[in-house]
This record gives sequence, structure tokens and C-alpha cells, in this order.
Amino acid sequence: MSIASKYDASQVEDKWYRYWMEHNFFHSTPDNREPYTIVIPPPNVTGVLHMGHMLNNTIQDVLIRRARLLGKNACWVPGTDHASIATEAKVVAKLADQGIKKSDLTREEFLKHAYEWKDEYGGVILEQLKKLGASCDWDRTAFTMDPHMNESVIKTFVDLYNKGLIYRGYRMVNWDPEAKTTLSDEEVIHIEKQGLLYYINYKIEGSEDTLTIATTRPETIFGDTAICINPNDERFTHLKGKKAIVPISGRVIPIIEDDYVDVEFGTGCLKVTPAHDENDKVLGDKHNLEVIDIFNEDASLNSFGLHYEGQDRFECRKNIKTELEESGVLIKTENHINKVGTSERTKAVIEPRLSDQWFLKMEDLVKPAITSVLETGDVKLFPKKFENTYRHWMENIRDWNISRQLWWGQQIPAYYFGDGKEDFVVAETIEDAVTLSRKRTGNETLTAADLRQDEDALDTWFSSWLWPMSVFDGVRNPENEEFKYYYPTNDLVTGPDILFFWVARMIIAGYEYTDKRPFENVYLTGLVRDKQRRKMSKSLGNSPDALKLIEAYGADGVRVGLLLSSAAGNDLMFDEDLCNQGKGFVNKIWNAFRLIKGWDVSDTIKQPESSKKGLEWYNARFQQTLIEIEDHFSKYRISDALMATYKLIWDDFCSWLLEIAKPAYQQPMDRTTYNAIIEALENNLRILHPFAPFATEEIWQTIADRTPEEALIINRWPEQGVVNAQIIADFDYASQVVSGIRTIRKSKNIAFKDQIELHVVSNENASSDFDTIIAKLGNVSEIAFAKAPLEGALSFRVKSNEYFIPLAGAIDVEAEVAKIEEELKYTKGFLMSVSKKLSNERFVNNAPENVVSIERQKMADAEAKIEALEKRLSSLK
RNA sequence: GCGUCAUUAACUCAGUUGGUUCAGAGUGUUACCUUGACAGGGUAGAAGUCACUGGUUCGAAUCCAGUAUGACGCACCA
Repeated sequence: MSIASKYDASQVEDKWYRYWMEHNFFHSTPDNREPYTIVIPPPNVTGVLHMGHMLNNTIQDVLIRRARLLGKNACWVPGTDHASIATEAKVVAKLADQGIKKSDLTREEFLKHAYEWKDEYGGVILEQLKKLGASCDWDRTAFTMDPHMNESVIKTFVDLYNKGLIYRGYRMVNWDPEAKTTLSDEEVIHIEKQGLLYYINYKIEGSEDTLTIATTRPETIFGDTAICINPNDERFTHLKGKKAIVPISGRVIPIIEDDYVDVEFGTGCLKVTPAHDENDKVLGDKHNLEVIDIFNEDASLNSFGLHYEGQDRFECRKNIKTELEESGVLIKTENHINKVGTSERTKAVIEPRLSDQWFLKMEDLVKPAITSVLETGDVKLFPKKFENTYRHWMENIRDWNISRQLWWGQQIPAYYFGDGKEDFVVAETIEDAVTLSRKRTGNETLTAADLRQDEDALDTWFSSWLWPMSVFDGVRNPENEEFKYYYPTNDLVTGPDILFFWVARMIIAGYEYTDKRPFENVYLTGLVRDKQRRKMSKSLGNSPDALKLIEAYGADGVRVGLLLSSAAGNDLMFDEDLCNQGKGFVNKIWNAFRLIKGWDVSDTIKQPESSKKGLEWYNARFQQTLIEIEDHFSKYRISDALMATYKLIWDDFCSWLLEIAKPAYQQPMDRTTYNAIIEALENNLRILHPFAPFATEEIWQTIADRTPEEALIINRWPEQGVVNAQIIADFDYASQVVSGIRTIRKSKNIAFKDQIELHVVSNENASSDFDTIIAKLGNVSEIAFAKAPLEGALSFRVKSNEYFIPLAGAIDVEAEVAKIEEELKYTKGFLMSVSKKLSNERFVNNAPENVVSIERQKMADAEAKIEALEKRLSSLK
């Protein structure tokens, strides 16, 4: 059989993915094994796969595949969320292309379009995950607006309302004029923007005097209902009790006093616009000011804006500047940097706006979520540094605005039976609402037709915070078998950017509804950045096309590349070279397999000693690495686990073991060694499988014909044995001897095919177990023991052992002397520092015993080496 | 403004209770090596004042304080 010298992922990956799917290996049903569960952070239906998804889904797949190999019942639940704002915007835009306005549609008609859109595009990202190799249980694919998920959300809302935790309030909220909806505080991103500070004169009523205010938003003067000064500000005592006249509108407003005003800032006179500023609203409430809302829902001016009616706020700002200038009341403008709230989704500048919204009281709900993460460790964050951020948010939490003025999402189950603000009931179904309304009103003739459901939908996160429960139907049926089996889930892998949006809220919901954590460990990945350290994002266009990367490097290559340099929680500077390295690694093990497969095997020859010893050593190294990997995984140091695997396979297996075992050209190999090498390769495939699932399965299945039950994906993780540390140390010593030989060959241009002799003056009592290996790898005809240094030979030393390679002629005594003198100098310096340490009484008395004895050993080693070097030197002179 | 985290080789990063020849890895780079697994390879080498300044200690990349730079989070004064 001929095997390609280059591994071609494109020929392999789809084949095995199909095979795994056909045999249902990703599917999980409850049984008596220990469950291991992950729920995917549901990507939103408008999304396409980007680097962040690639990273965190690769990590999840590594964890799931490893759990599967460890014999656990691994269940990875995939799905998507409905992303109300983003999706509604897409659907509105698509309809606009077809000449349809949302306002011309009924809610039902709009939702029909939205579902059509979702059915067409909503699954794209999940299909892309398959290319990456994600072994999700696709039969369980969930969507936050599936009927049973909707029911769970509504049930939760009603329950929280009945507990008195949800209330309706008239508040200043964050209004996104583009999406025409409110946002929660978490959805607002503050960005520094260069703006202007406008200084504007207001006339004082009944006098020719003026006062000057400073504002960043001159267009809001139409909403001014007071001027506020600090009562202690002596500059303005003459203004007390007077009234001011707003420019343009000519409205007369009171001058009020409040020490909220900062004397230092601006002019010391503050215009108060209660409808359009949170702090002004507070002032307004305190001083009983009128509230004038000057904006429409798209942030254009309404009739209070007079001749600016209909203009956008920013357009108006420009125009009003001109008018104020012309009328001479605009004194000056200054550059001013201020932080402006923008919408996370639409990037629109947020407009503070007063309106009726639904809120969830957070104060008591967060308590178990604080205790579990910060005190009991019931839920653990990796890396730990996020605990501080978490604490800060949790301890300063504000009530959550959960209503959105959108149609795409779960409609709020509040039903109005009258025009009063309090004339509503909250119920899971319209039937219940009717019953409740009859009770409230005493009107027994009331029917569903008399009720009007609240127009608003719920925040998408109000669905996804239930995710770990609702995907197993645990909200509606907490006693169902699956929920009891899979919940609490084990690990959650996500980006730190949704720590509050999602992770914290899931923890809150988990404890509120099950009294249990929703998951045990939260692994927060870093952000993927480009080489200029910019965050990769769709809007910057600096994210490489995920599928093209997979095409170019193979899914395995991309997975390995991404993981190699992504320590937990640290940002990842993405560079395509990493994928290339991943691809190179896959190719390396492929070629190792090719080499092994190409050997002729003979049953009649005996196993060479070198192979036997080499295998003993490799097995010890393998066991040692297994422990290391285990330790890395336990700390979520995925990249370290991969690097340990990488080095084991590349350095120990390929560079050492295969070179040791390799038979001479066109010679066969003994059966014992061959079988052992295959076994070692299979073990390597087992531990590499989570990182590079496709290539490992391909090699696994090519090694031998396997039944589906024997597929690698459902095979077993190698068993942990005892590590023989001595053999590893002895081999390490031998490898230094090999390295010494190579260095000399290199420096003297002795070709490898030319055999050499090696003479040893043994001072070290080193093990001779690996002499056959030294002979083979150094192409040494004979290892001879000598009592004294050899004349006319090149030399090197390992510890205090001296090695000589006789070389006819061409020995440069002077160079040899210089080399030895340098080694001597270094070793003496080293000895000095060690003996200085040991002669320090306080060190010997205070340092732990083992540290002192290590230092003693170092001193003895150095002394022995110096002695050998000096002997050698005198023999040369 | 407050807080958190970072700063180690040309690049990306490890360094896990302060103590091995502890100053590391991978990539890159330099020199040499291609009939026989792999040039996506091999062998050997070079490369760092562990940001800076002090302190604690027998001993500091590691602990403490301050400074600088950067990232992130939170709150903001119009």
C-alpha cells in the first residue's frame, strides 16, 4: 500500500465526520456512566463563525472528546439564541429591500418573515462548527425560541412576577433610537468622543442681565425646565429666586439651587433637562420640575423642537449652533472629550429616555451567586482573576431592564384589562389571564377579547440565562430523567465579554430555580486579537474567514494552531503561522506513521537490545507525560496539555524512539519491536485525539481494519502506570552523550556514515543500559573503557565522565586546550557560587534540608568535573 | 477618577508555596545536512539588565512599596 507523503486533510475530514455521525457517536442518552455535560454558549442566529467561536468551541470539543475517551457519558448540547435586536434589524432590512415596511405588518406577519429568515440563515454557524470537528449531540440542538423554551421563559417571568421580583416602572432607560428599543445597562458601551462644550447665554427675566450655561448638547435646550446653581456659589447670589428665559423657545424657567452643581466645572450654571439626563431627572424630581420630552422614538425632534421638528438630534445640533451664533447668545465653544453611551448591537448613540419598562429586582437574587463563586467555590472561574470583576459587578448590581420594544422574542405575558397603569395581570396563558382579570375587576363577563397583551418582548438574555436548565426541559419539568442526569453541567467555556450578560445570570437563575449551580467550572478564554492587538471583529473586518483557514490548514491544523498559544484567559494574538505549525505537526505524526507502516517485519530475528531499552525508556516517558497532561487539564491549561503532547510525539517518539528502532536500510524489523511501536503510536493517537480528531482517527483506522466499536473516538484513554524515573534520568544522560558526539561530528565535519570509536574515562558510574543506543545513534563501532585520557583524540565531557573520539591526524591541541580551559573557567565560577552559598551559615541553617543537599550535590559534581578537566589539561600540555 | 491585570529572547508566551545548571518553550533566525518517513524534515548554534527604582530575605523573574507604559472593567461633571 502506498501512503501519500503529505497529509491531505481535505481528503479525510468530511469522511470521518460523516462516519462519526452515522454511528451516532456524538449522541448521548442517560445511562449508568458518569455524565459529563457542556452546554454551548449559543451563538446568535445572525452570526457566522469567527475566530472567537473557533477558539472556544475547539476547547469545548477537546474537553468533550477527552471525557468520552475517559469513559464518561459525554454530552455537548449545541444551539443558537434568537438575538432579538440583531435579528430584528436583519429582518427589517431584508423586508425593506423588498419594499415592505415593518409598520405595515402585523406582529404575526412580521414573525412569520422572521422565522423564515431564521430557518434560512440561523443554522449556518452550526454547520460551520461541524467543519471544525465539533462533536455536539446534534439531536439536541436547541433554539431559545423553540416552543418549550418559550414556555420556560414565560413560566419564569410569571413566577418571578408572582414572587414580587418583577415590576413595571417609569424610569430613565437607555434608548437605542436606531433599534427603537431600550437596552439594559450592560448593553451600553461608553466610548470617548471628541465633542464641544457650548457656552450659551440665557436672559434673566425682568432684567437685561444674562447668565451663561455650558452644555454638550445644545439641542436639548428645548427640554430645559430649570437652571440650577450651587447655593454656596457667591458669584450667583443675585440670581436666587429669579427666572431665566430659554433662547429660541423663550420659555421662562425657574432658577433653582442645589449643591449637586459643581462650582468648578463649566460656568457653574447648569441647565436642567429632566427628560433627557439621568442626573437632571433626579434634580427634577427633587425640585418638582416639569418634564419635557423633546424627542420622537427615532431621536428626531418633536413639536417641542419648534422649527427643528423632524430633524435628527445631530443635525439639529449643527443647525441650532448656527442660529444661536447668529442671535449672539452662543458665546464660545470649547473642545471637550466626553464618554458617550452607545448600543452594543447597533452602535447608535444611546438617548436617555423616560418610559415604562419591566424590571427585575436583582438585590436578593444575586446573593447565592455571590456566595457560590466567591466564598464556597461551588462554581469556579478559570482563570481566577475574573473573580474580582465578578464581585464588583455583583455587589453593585442594579435592577435589570428586561423589556425590549421588539417583536422578535418572547412577548411579555402581561395582559391589560383597562387603561390604568396598574390595570394588568400577569399569566402564562390567555385563559389564566382572563380568570385573573375577572377576579381583579369583579367583572365575570370579561373575555379574552377584552384583554390586550403587552406589546414588548423580553431581553434575549432573559432566555439564555435559563439555557443550562431549559435545554433539558428542566424549567417546565424539573423532575424529568434527563435533567436529573445531566444537570448540573460540568464545564462552561466562553469569552469574558459575556461574563455579566450571560454567565453571572445563569448562575443566578440556576440557584433560584434548582438550588444548584448550573455548572461547576467556567473557563474564560481570551479574546482573539490580530497582530496589531486589535480585537477581531466583524466591523473591523480583521477576522480571517474561518472556513478558508480550515481549507488551507485542515481543521486539525487550525485547532492545534489556535490552542498552542492560548493560555487560559490571556488574549491570543492570532497569526496564521500558528495554523501552519499545527498543520506541520499533523504532517509529522502522519509521516511517523508512514515510516512505521513501511517497515518489513520479520518473525525470525531477535529484538535488538537498543530497541528493547529504547521502548522501556519511551514507555516511562509516556507515563510521565500522561501525569503532566492530567495535571494541565485539571487546571484548564489546555495549551500546556497540548504542548506536552506535541513534544512527546515530536521529540520523544519521532526524534528519539523511531531513530533508535529504525532498522538499517532495507532490513526488516523484529516482530516484538514492531508491535510495541504500534502500541506506542496508538497510545499517542489516544492522547492526541481531542486536539486533532480527524488525523488521529484516519491513522487509527489505517493501522488496522476496525469495527465501528473500535473507532478511536470512543476508545479509551491510556491507563496511568508507575513512572520509572531512574530510566528517564539514565536516558537523559545517554542523550547528552549522543549530543556530544553529534557536536564533534559537526565541528570536525565527520559524516554520519563514517563510523567512529568512542573511549570513556568513567568517573561518573553512569548506567551502561543505553550504550547500545549511544552506539547506534552515534554510529559508534565500539565503546571502550579507558583508564586515562586518550592521546590524539577529540574530547567532550558529560558531568565528570570524559569521552574521546580518536581521529587520525588533524587534532588541534591548542584549540582543544582552549576549549577545556573555557569549560574549566565556567565550572570553577559555578563552584565558587555554590560554595559561597554553602559557607553561608544562615543559608545552611535556614534553608530546607533538600535545598541544602542539592547544593552539596552540585558542589560535588563540580569538583569532580574540575578534577577531570585539570587532569586532561595537564596531559595535553 | 477608581479598580483589576499585565510588562521575561526578534515575535507569541510559560515560569504553579521565593531555592536544581532557572533565566525556559514554540516560532523565527544563523551554519551545515537531501537517493531511504517527513525541507511542512534533521543536526548544531546565537540571542534576554526578567519594564524601572527602592525594600524584605541567607537567597527575588517570583513577595512588598512606588514609578512608567499598556490592556480591560466600573463610574462619571453638564
